[in-house]
Parts: sequence; C-alpha cells; structure tokens
Amino acid sequence: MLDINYIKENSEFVKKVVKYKGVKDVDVEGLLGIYEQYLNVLKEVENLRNSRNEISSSVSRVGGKQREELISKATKIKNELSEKEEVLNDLKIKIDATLPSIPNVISDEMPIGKDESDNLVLKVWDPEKGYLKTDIPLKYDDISYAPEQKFDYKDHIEIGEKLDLIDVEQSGKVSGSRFCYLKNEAVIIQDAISAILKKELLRRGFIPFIPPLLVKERSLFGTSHFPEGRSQVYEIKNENVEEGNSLFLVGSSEPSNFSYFMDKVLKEEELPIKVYAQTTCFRSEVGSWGKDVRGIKRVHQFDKLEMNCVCKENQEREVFDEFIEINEWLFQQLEIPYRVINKCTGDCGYNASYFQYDIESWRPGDKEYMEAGTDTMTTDYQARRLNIKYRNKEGLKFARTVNDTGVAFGRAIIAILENHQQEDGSINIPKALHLYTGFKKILPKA
RNA sequence: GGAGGGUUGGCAGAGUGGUAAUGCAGCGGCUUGCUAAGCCGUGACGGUUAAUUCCGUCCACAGGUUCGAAUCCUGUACCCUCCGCCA
Repeated sequence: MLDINYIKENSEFVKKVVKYKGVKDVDVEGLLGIYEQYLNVLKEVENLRNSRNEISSSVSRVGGKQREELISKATKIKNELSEKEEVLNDLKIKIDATLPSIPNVISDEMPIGKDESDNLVLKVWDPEKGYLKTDIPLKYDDISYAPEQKFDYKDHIEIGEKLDLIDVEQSGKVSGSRFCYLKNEAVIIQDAISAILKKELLRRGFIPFIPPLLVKERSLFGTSHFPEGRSQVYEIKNENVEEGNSLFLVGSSEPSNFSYFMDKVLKEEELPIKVYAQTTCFRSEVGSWGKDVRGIKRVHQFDKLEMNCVCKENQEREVFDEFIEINEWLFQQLEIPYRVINKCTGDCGYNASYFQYDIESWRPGDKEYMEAGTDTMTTDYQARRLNIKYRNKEGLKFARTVNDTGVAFGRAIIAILENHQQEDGSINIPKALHLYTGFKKILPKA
C-alpha cells in the first residue's frame, strides 16, 4: 500500500505506473478528490469534538442552572457531530476501498512494457559454456542461444511415466486434474535439492520456519495477494472452521512468513532478518485453463522452498541481489541451463512489485524457457499493510520486504529430468546431489 | 464440547465514569569527580502551523449508553488455565 500523501505529491508518476502496469479500474484523481473532501470534513469534525471536549470537561466544575445549560449545549453539538461523523466515515470507507488497489511504484531499472515479450534477458548460463556473451541486446522471444538437441528429447511427463517417477493418471481419479503423484527417485531428488539448498541458506544466516498454511484474510491482504488474486486461493469454509471464520490455503508461504512480523516493531540492529520455509502450496489456477495442461508444470498443489527477508531501507537491493545469486547458485549446482530476466511493468506479477527478476530454466522437452523462480523487491508496500516497523534514531519506520522462490521443486524436477536425460532413456543425476540421493543415475526399468 | 481468567505504549505494569501512573529500554540534552553513574526531556497515528504551535484520535476490534467511557452494556477476535474427548 502506498502512503496517500506520497500519491498526492507524486500523482503524475503514480498515474503513469498504473498505466504501465496495466492495472484496471483504478482512479488516482478520483481517490485524491475524495481525500480532499475527507480532509475538509475531518477539520469540521475535529473542531466540533474540540468544543464538545471543552464543554464536557467544565461540566463537573459547575452546578445548578449553569450545569444544565452546558449539558444542553453539549447535546446540540453531539447531534451535529454524529451527522458529520457519518459523512466522514463514508469517505474513509471509500478511501480504504480504493487505496490498496493502487499498485506500488516502480524502480527506474524496471523496463516499461506491455507483456512478457518486453522483458529483458539479463544473462544466460549454460553448464558447458558458462555465462554466454550477451553484448547484443537479447529479445525475450529469441531462444536461439538455448542448448542444442543432441537427440530426440522427451518431455518430463513421458520420462516420468516410463521411469515410474510421475503418475498423473491415478491422481486424476483421486483428486481431479492438475494433481500428481511423485514417486521413487523423483521424491529422493526433491529431498536432495532441499538438503543442499537448506545447507547453503543456513550457512548464509537464514532462519528456518515451518509456518501455518491456513491463514486468515489479513495475511493475504498484507502481502497484496488479496484482494486482487483472491480467485487463485482456496477458501476453507465450513462448520468445522472455528467460529465460522474462513481460512485460506496459502499459494506460497510468503504471506505466512511475513505475517510472523505483523504488528511488530523490530530493532534496527536485528535487520535484515532472512527466513526460509519449505511448504506445500495450493493454487486454484483459474484462468489458466488450457495452459500448461501437460504434466506437473502447473498443478494445484506443489512444494516450494520460499526465501523471505524483512530489512531496513537501503538494505533491500543487497538482499535482492543475494537472493538471485542463491537462485543462480542452485541451478549451477544442478547443472541446468538458465537465464535471468528483468521483468517489465506489464508482467511484474502482483501490485507490490517494485522491481522483479525471474530465473528461467531451459526445457528441452518443450523447447522453452520456463519460469522457475521470482525475486521481488516490494519496498515498504507490504510492510505498510502488515504493519511491520523498526525503530532507528529518527523514530519508527516501515520495514522493507524482499521475497524469492528459493526453489519450486516440481519445476526443478522437470528441469533435471529433461536436461539430464540420455539417449538410452536414463537420467544422470547432477554431482552436487549424489551425496543425498545415493545414486548417480536413474536407469530405465526392465 | 464445558467452565473460568485475561488483552493498556518497544517491553513490564497501575488505573473501575471527569479524559492514561510508574519502571525498564531506545532516542535527545545536561553533568563528569564521585566510581559498569547521576539529572532533565521524550508514547503512537492523523490533521494543522513559522514552530519542539495548536487540535483530534488511540487502552484487542466493532457497536451502544452518557455532557463526558480504558472504566458501564452488547457482539466479535485472540491468549491463558482447568475439565472432557481424541490423536
């Protein structure tokens, strides 16, 4: 959420950002108009309250007729006040309904563009060649630099079925479309990736979390997943939920993790606080019917290790850079070709985004780069909504938040199966995982 | 599922109808001959002002009663204790 006074002072910039991000049904001028009205009524109300308070405090000091007069005077003010307060309240409700839908402003490093085709490719890495020379500006849609096909590559679902790693037939019977059973070595690979990443994160001073996965509305509002992304979220609502209140299944542990700091005042010296949480995530995926229907790329339930950071002003860029460095480190460990993308205004996810990178891994099975993780700076946009503050010499300040997909396991497994497949149908396991998998190869079943 | 207690500033903790004590921490200042010190100031948010000016709001949240509510009434949320049931 933006500070309304910031919007007032930077209205032209905010209006531009709304346009660049393609956010609909947001009227910045209208909001500022209502705010002006609100301030006018607020002044009247405060003046009336002042008179009432003055009279009231003198009532107890006098007696008799004088007292009667003061009380009747105060009663008159009281009636006038309640009318004005009603007007004030209505204006406040309008502001509260509109203000959260104003998106965060953007970094001057964020490219301005309509959709993903305007994203910038920052760097490309290949296990055999290392970083590619990218002196020519690379277009998002141009994937000519992707690794060469040495034989006829299969996609992960074909590999998964053949090697008995993925079963989407039975999950269809059990739970419907877009679920899966992971089996055998696929599960062990997930555990191994988890192990090497957690080791690295602990070395870097992260705090491990196991957070709640069912949360109240406030948490999802706080990270700006609500109200915009409400349809993406499963609502748990029946007589078994306490006191009839709905709970929501998180689509990422980000809301749970940041909500740990909700309504807290942190000490300046304890920042930055970096946490990670490996959790199951649930997404309804409405509106993406027909897209990525094959396999486990886009499913209703998947496991993810999320990295989050609460920090102070001026620390956020350093954290953002560390997060993407960790993402790159992991994919290099897994020996998977990837590229790093600077997301443009039209494709930068939710309203909180100030600056955002994606890491995309190569999928030889479908000949595409696939989003594997997102690193986002949100300034104090989420911290305002969650009321996360820290104290420094100047007083209380809103904290900054940075979030990043440490690893989305399903997609990492897709990348490993597809990139490390051999012509004989086996899969080579990246060296970094050997200690944890206990095997170096997945062999075709007899 | 049943019964009871509770929620006050960053933290601790008074206050039961007249407008939020006190201690600690943090921050600012003074003192530095009295010894890991002492003294003074300082809650948050909003509006307003030349201003460290003035005003308003805030005692979990939302209503109500009252000239006036942390205090009385109603509802809700959350925490704790005990009983029951169960993993």
